[in-house]
Amino acid sequence: MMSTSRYWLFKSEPDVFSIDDLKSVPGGREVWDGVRNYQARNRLRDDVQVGDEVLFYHSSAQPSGIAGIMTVVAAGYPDPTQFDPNSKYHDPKSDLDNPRWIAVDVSFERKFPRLIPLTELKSTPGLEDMAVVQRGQRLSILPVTAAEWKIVMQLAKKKPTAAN
DNA sequence: GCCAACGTTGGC
DNA sequence: GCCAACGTTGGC
Repeated sequence: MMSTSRYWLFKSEPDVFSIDDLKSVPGGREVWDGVRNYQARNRLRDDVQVGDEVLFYHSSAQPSGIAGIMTVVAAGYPDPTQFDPNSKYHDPKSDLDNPRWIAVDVSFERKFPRLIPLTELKSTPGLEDMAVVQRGQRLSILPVTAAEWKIVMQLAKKKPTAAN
């Protein structure tokens, strides 16, 4: 069985698509498309399952960090944007009969009362090995362990401090 | 804007 | 298959 994590972290630049954008979509449900890295694609194709829970991470933001939670509501299927010439994710080398890129559907769960900044994740005991804090980790689809998930849920409840 | 850390491409 | 050049991600 390829099945691994039940928890994930998906990155998105909030200038492009933020957790507030997801929340305001009718039904709170959206296609998670535009993933154009083979390792990340493989995870979407092979490992991400309906019902998996996902941390919504804001990247290239001030500050970057975890903004809330969404749920996977459709497992991997061909990313429609790869065949759309008007999409910035269009891939002319992808073949309809053998699609190269994969999307999943996600549903808004909740927004945290505060954003948990990357700096805080890095300094939190128990998150030392979390994929998103690793140096040079650039994949937009990252696994999260059950233990890490639990710690992040605790952090989400904490009051913001001056450091945030 | 800088730059580290990749990933991809293409010449050979 | 090697590897240099180039492109991208993303924190700072």
